[in-house]
Amino acid sequence: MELTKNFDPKAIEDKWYKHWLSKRYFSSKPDSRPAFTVVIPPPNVTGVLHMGHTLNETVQDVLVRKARMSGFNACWVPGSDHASIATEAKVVGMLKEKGIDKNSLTRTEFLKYAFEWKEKYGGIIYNQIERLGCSVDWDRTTFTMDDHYYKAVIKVFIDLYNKGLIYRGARMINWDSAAKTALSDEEVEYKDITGKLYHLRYKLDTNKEAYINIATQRPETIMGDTAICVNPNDERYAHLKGAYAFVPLINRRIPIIFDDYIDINFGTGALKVTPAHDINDYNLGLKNNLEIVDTINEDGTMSAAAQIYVGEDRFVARKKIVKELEERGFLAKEEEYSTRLGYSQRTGVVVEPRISTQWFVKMKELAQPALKAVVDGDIKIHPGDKFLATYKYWLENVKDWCISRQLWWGQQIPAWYDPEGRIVVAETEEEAYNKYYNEFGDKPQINGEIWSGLTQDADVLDTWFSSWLWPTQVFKGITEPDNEEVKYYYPGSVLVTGQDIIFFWVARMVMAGMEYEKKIPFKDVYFTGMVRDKHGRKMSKSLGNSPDLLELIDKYGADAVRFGIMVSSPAGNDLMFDENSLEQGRNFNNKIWNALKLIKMWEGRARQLTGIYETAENKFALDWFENRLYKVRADVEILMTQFRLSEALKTIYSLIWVDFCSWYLEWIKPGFEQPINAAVYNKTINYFESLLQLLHPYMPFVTEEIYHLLQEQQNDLCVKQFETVKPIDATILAQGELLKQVITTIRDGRNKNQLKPKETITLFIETDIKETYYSIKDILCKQVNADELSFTNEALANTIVLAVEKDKFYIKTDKELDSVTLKEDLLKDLEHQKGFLASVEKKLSNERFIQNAKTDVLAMEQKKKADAEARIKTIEESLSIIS
RNA sequence: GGGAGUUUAGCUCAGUUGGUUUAGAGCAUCUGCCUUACAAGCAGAGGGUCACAGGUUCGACUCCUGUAACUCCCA
Repeated sequence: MELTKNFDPKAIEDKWYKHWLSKRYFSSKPDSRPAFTVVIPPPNVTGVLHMGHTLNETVQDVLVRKARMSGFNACWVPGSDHASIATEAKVVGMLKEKGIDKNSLTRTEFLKYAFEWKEKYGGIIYNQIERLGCSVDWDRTTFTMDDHYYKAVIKVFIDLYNKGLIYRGARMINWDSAAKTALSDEEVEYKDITGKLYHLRYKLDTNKEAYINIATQRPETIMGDTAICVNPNDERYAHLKGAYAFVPLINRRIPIIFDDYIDINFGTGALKVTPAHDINDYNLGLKNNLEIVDTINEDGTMSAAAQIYVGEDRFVARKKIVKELEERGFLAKEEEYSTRLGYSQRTGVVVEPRISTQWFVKMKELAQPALKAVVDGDIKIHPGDKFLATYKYWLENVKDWCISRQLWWGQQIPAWYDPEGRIVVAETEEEAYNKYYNEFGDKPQINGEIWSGLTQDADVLDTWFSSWLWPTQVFKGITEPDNEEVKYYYPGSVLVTGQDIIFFWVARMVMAGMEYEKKIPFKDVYFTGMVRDKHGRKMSKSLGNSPDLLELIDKYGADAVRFGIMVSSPAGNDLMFDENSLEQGRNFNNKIWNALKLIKMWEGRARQLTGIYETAENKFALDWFENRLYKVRADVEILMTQFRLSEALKTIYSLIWVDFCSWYLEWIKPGFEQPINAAVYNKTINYFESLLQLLHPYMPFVTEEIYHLLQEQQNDLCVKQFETVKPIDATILAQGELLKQVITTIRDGRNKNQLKPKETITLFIETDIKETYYSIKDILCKQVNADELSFTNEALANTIVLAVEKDKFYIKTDKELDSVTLKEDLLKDLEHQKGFLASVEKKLSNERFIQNAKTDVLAMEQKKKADAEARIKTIEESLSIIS
C-alpha cells in the first residue's frame, strides 16, 4: 500500500464520522454500566460557532470520549436554545425585507415564520459540531421550544406561582427600547463613558428672581420631574423648607423635599427627582408620595406626558432641550463627567430604567439550596475555587428575577386576566376558566352583562427560564418525573461552560435541579476561559478578529484545530488564540503519519530471526518504552480527573514525539534494508496502538485512521476500552534517562568540535558501573555514530573529554580538536558544580538545619554533596588531561 | 468605590501541604545537518537576581504584610 507524503485530513474526516454514526457509538441507552452524562450548553439558534464554542465543545468531547473508552455509558446531549430576543429580532428583520410588518401579523402567523426561520438556519450550528468531530447523541437533540420542553416550562411556571415563588408587580425594570422588552439585571452590561453633567436653573416661586441649581446627566427627563431634593443638613438650602420651584420649559410647580440620601458634595447638592426614570428617584418618590410622570415611550421616544418634543427620540430630544435651555437662560453650566451606562446585552442600546408591570421569580428561597450545594462541595467548581467566591457573592445578594419579555418568540406566560385585572394561572385556557370560576365564585358581570372572556398575558418568558431546566428536561424530568432515563442519567457528570454565564445559567440550573429533582444537576463544573486573539483582545465581529471555524478545519483539519485550541488552553485561563498552535497540531498529525510510514516499511521485513530479538538493546528499548507508556498513562489519568486537559495533552504529545519517535523508534530501527525481528515489530505495533488510543479523545480522526492502517482491526479505536495501568519499573526509566543524557552529551561534544554527522568516532568509557552499559552500548554506538566502543581505566590524551555524572567519555577522532572550547565548557560546568556544592555545604554546616530538617531531607542533602564532589573530581581530572 | 484574581525565559504557561541537584515545558530564536519515516523534519545550544520592598524560617518561586501594574466581577 502506498502512503501519501503527508497526512491529508480532508480525505478521512467525513468517512470516520459517518462510520461512528452508523455503528451508533454515540447513541446511549440506560444499561448496567455507570452513566457519564454531559449536556451541551445550548448555543442559540441564531448563531454560528465562534472560537469560544469551539473550545467548549472540544473540552466536552475530550471528556466524553475518554469516559466512553473507560467503561462508562457516555451520553452527550446536543441541542440549542430559542434565544427569544435575538431570534425575534432576526425574524422581524427578515419579515421587514419581505415588506411585512410584524404588527400586521397575528401571533400564530408570526410564530409560523419564526419556526420556518429556525428550520432554515438552526442547523448551521449542528453541522459545525459534527465537523469538529463531537461525539454527541444526535437522537437526543433537544430544542427549548420543543413541545415537551414548552410544556415543562409552563408546568414549572405554574408550580412556582402556586408555591408563591412567582409574582407579578410594577417595578423599575431595565427596558430595551430597540427590542421593546424588559430585561433581567443580568442582561445589562455596564460601560464606562464620558458624559456631561448639566447644571440647570429652576426658578423658585418664593421670589421671582431666585433660582435653585440642580445637576443632571439627563436633561431630557426634566419634564418628568416631580420634586427637587436636598439634604436636610445642607445649610445652603435650609431656608427652602416648604418651598416650590418650577420645572424649566414646562413650568410644572414641584415641591422641594429633604432627604439625607442626597450627597451634599455631588453637583450642586440639589437633585431633581424623576421617579419614572431613575431607580433611586423612584425609591425617593415612593418614600415621599411623589407623582410619577412617565415621559418616555416604550420605543425610546418622548411621550405625550412630556408635553414637548413628543415623538422625538430620547437622545435627539436631549440635544434640542439643552439648546433650548441654553437659549432661555436655564443652563448654568456644562461639565465633563465620567460615569457608567447600562447597555442591552442583546441589542446594544442604552437601557432605559422604566416603571413597568412584569413577572418576577423570588430568588432568596431558591438560592439557599443552590448555595449550600456548592459551599458543601457537592458540586465542585474547576479550576480550583477561582469562581467559588463569585458564585457565592451572587447567590448571597441575589435579587428577584424579571422573567417576562414583551415578545412572541418563546413560551407564552400562562396567566389569564379578567377586565378588572384579576389573575388566574393555568396550563390551558379551559383550565383557566375552571380555575377562575372556582376561585372567584360566579361568573363576573361587567356593566350588567354576562362577561364573556379571559385574556391571556401576551408576553413570553425569559429564555433562561427555559434553559435552567436543561439538565433534567433533556431527559423529560419535568414532564415525566422519575422516568427511567432521568433516573439513570441525572445528575450529569460535568458541565462545561464559560465563566460569563455563571449567574445566567449555572446558578439557576442548580436552583432548578434542587427544586425539581431534589439533587444537584451535575457533580463538576468546568469553566473555560475567554478566547482572545493573540494580542489579548476579545474576539468580536466589529474587530473582525474571530476566525471562521469551518475555514480553519478546511485549512488544518479538525484534529489540528482541536489540538491547537486544547494545547493553548490552561484550565480557566483566557486563551490567546493563535493560528501557530493549529499549525503545531497539523505538524503533529504529520509526525504520527510518518511514524506509521516508517513502521509500514518494516512490515514486509518482519521475520523471526533467531537471536536478534533477545539482543540486549532490543530488550532494553522495549522494556523502557513500555514503562514510559505506563508512566504517562498513569500521569494522564490523574491530570484528566483534575481537569488539567491541556497538560494531559502536552504530556501525550511529548510521549509520542520525543519518547516514541525520537528515541524509541531510532533505538529499534534496523539498518538500511535490514530485517526486523517479528516480536519487536509486533510489540511496536502494540505500543503505537496504545499511543493512538491515549490521544484519541483529543484527536479522534487521525488516530482512528492510523489505527486501522497499522493492521487489520476487529474493533474501532473510538470504543476500544483502556486496559488497567501496570506498575512502573522506576529503575529502567532511570537507566533510560541516563542513556539519553549520555547520547546528548556526546552529540553535543561532536557538534562543538565540528564533527560531521557522517564522521564516525571511537568511544571510550571510564566508569565504575560497566554492567549498566552492557545492555545499552549498542544503542549508544548507533546513536552517536561510533564504530567502536570500549572501556578504559585511565584518561586518554588527545581526545574529546566529556563527563556525565561520575562517568567519563573519551572521543577519539582523526579531526583536530578545539580544546579551547572544550576547556571553557568544562570550566563553566565546574564553576556551576562548585557553586552548587557550596550551597549544599552551607546548609549542612548549619546546626539548626541539622536539628530541624527531617531525616530524609538530610540524607538527600548529604547525597547531593557526595554527588557534587564526585562530579567536581571528574571534571577536574578531565581538565587535567586537556593540554 | 467594594471584592476576587494575576505578575516565573522573547511569547503562552507548569511548578501538588516550604528542602528533590542554586527554576521546567511548548512555541519562538541561534548553530549544524537534504542522515532512505518526516525540512510541516533531524541533531544540538543559548535564554530567567521567579513584579518590587520588607517580614517569618535553619531554608522562600512557594507562607505573611505592604507597594505597583494588569484582568475580571459587583455597585
